[in-house]
Amino acid sequence: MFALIDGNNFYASCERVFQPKLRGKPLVVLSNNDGCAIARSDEAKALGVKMGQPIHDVPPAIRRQLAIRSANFTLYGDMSARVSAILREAAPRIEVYSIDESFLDLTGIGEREAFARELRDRVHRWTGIPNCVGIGATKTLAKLGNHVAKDAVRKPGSYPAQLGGVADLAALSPQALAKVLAATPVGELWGVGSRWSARLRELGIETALQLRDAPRDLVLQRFGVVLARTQRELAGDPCLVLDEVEPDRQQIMVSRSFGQRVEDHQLISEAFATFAVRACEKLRARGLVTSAIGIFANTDHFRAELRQHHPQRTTNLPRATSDTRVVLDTLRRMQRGFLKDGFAYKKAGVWLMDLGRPEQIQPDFFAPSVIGNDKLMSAMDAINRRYGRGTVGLGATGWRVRPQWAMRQAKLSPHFTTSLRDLPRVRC
DNA sequence: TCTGGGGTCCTAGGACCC
DNA sequence: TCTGGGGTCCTAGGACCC
Repeated sequence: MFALIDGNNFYASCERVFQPKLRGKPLVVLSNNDGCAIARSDEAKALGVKMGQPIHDVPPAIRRQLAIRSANFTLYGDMSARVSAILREAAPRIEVYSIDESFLDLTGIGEREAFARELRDRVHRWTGIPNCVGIGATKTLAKLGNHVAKDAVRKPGSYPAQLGGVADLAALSPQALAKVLAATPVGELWGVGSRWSARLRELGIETALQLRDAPRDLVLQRFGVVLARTQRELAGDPCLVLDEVEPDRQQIMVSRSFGQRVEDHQLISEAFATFAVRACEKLRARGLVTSAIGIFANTDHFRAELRQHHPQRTTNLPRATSDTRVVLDTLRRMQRGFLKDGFAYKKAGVWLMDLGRPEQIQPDFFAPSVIGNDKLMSAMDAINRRYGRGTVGLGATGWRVRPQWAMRQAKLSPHFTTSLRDLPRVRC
């Protein structure tokens, strides 16, 4: 038996915790570079702002009514950690599925609904993040339950009873569950995206109920094992387990769109270095080493009239490393002849591949299998953790206060929970 | 003028092995 | 007339997730 607990409009709710004036207002959080809406309060949804919609596509009359914030992932990540800490204390087995969602194993818990409601209240009281809980015999059904619970909060009466943000599908009769499934368009299910839902509709499968009851060999044959699993999960047959331990990453990517188009190769090379430094920090935080490096750059593909170039290059390292200097050195060689003159670049990125645990790397008889200076890197990481990111670094990043490629973040709120300078002030 | 970032898994086909 | 069987690895493309 699974529960899924999910923060409502998570990023928007994080902003509201420390900015009470945003409560009750239509609020939109934008993607990096202040591009698209990636979170919307209920009020903003009611105004018709769509998920992923470029903010400049929102009609000015609507836009004027919106409170807008730039993405503040430092804040959201920290709030997320607070929520998971509460969940971990409450439930013996938990899988943190994303920044705003966790699955819980409810096996052995008798009063499921009471438990869920208590947990939901506690998370809200202790963190300020409103949330909903869905319960089901499988992960897919728990996800659907969460969906139902959110609907029930928004539109009371749409679900058998007003359940205060908790929906236990496992407590429903088969007929009542069928009713819920019949009311769910197939595209709203976890694991069914826009492509598959279009293809399913062509086959006359429009609701979750129709998918559950469709011929299994048809689903397997036309869509493969992934959708076949979803189908079985809908029928209450668990195919997905609780993944308590997060598996090691296979790759780490750091990429950004630039705040403006950039032609200067030196500046872009500094951007590459900056991204590589960040990627290596993430790598070390996970205790991994990398054996391959990739870089890419893109011109502005939204401007078809401009000359386009999107080069990409990968290199294998002779020895695995987590030392930023080794990566930067490789990066410098990879960049020879990489960019072309006369092109204006809009986005670039670095990714680290073939990641592994240093102790699991196949050793070399004649040379160390992992190279770099761990102590130096640990010291740098410790200083930056203690005194803030970028306190010590490497010259290749250009060390500029506000480089030309820096992303736009015009409406960034303070780092309320992670920076002493940004601590909220209380006046009385 | 403006249009995000970061991941995973599955499948099919080709190369290659014994 | 005959022309095996079984396997791994790699890559590209396509789907999904938040």
